[in-house]
Amino acid sequence: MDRTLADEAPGTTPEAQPEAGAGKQARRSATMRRRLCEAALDVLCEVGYESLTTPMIAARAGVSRGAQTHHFATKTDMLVGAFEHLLHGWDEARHAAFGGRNLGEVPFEDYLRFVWREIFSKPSYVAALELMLAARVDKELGDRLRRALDSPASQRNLRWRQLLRFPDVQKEEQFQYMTLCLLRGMAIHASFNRSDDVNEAVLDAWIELAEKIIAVERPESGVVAAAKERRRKPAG
Amino acid sequence: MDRTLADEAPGTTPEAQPEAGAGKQARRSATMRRRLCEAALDVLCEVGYESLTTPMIAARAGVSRGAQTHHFATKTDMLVGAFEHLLHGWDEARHAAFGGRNLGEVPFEDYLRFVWREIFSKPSYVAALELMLAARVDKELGDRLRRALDSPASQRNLRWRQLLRFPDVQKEEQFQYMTLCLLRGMAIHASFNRSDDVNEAVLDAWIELAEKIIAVERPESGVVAAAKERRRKPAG
DNA sequence: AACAAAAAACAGACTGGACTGTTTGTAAAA
DNA sequence: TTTTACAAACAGTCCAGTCTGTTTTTTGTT
Repeated sequence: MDRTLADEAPGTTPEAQPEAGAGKQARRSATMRRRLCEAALDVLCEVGYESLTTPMIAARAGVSRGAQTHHFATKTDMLVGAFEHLLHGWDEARHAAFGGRNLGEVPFEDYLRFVWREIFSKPSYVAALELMLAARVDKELGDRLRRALDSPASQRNLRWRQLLRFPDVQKEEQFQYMTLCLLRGMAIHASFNRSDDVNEAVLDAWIELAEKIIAVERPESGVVAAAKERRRKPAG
Repeated sequence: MDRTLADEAPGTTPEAQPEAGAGKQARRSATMRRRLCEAALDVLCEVGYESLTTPMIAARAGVSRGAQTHHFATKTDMLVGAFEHLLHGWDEARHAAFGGRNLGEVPFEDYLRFVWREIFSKPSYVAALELMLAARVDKELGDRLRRALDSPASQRNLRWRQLLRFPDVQKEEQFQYMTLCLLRGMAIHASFNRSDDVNEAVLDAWIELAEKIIAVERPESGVVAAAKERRRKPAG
């Protein structure tokens, strides 16, 4: 995951361009931005928000400082870019796992395990948390992160609407929020205590609890039993 | 909360010493350390971990850089000191609220609301989270923070043992851990989204859920009913 | 009890390094 | 030829850790 996405690596001979002509600049620019965002995320994961520097990002991306500052004028620009890139990656992971499937057909358990495995348990999520905590004292960063999260958050609401289908939307959002908080806390714990062993059990416990709640909030027949049956064959 | 704790403020005339003689140095030192830790926490809350500097701390404490480096040779020393100070503050808050009372007599609801109000919802908790996240990439800081948390964590286990009294200790620890994760996630949400409004409702919901779990795990008669009764008169 | 020597508390300057944002310069594309 | 992409150096700032110097306690000795 280093050079694979650099279809326009610096130093490439002019002849090697697969498709020249109009839009070349735009493509080059987009590629470079992506590379920088990815590098920024890598650096953020490796050294943390506190010691992250823009020169590090340029070096990690294998480009000059000039290129970096050209695409992201300030450090905040760079961080917001990295954050958006991360959000985009989550979308892709979700698409890879569930495609266009209606989440109403997806068992809660499967979806929860997916978000834990592919999002919250990753180091990049902890990196995102670092940004969010840093946003507490950096108003500009905070505003921009919140803006970046604006649309994804409302889309998430829609997905959970599909997933849970509580008649009481307020209870549904509360349940969603509780789950989010729990996963966040688990992510921190896994990061700080360097052991993920308890989390699987907690995930199980929450699923069990959640299915009871779902059964109460969404009085359709046999939800719990069906879910318990499905537990034997996790979705691929 | 600035000069009140400085019984030995720099510049005090030598005659004003309330108690001279043996142990004076030790007291002076302890006071200075406390002042520095408090200043470090203040700074951490105000500017965040990333922009916190040791000169800031010295300035905030109203002492020279020399004094600061004398008591805390490295930045990590200072941060660990601040962290321990925070933990100590939590102990004091708990003692102020419950004294030496056996937590078996305290309703879960009261205790949960207490830890949320006095610990997790405070800015200083978010500051602590910043340290814990920074510890991910700073091995020394991490090791020392974990060591500092060692004894407090096991004491917490004992308290929750008293509080919950589940026959199944494993389930109890899982429940404790789940609650901790939830509160952590809520703290982050309150910090990032700058709105605490949902959290009260979530706290209510968790309490309701928790009391059901408690009733199941600890089959004593009338626990839920008693707890529901007590909800009208919160403990002072 | 007095006093000298050692140790601790504190003050402030210095050093070496590194970072952010800017600016000037060059090559490629529009 | 005008704009965009990239390169590299510069300027100003500031920090962590160290070191030297001063004052205040403590300790050991008589």
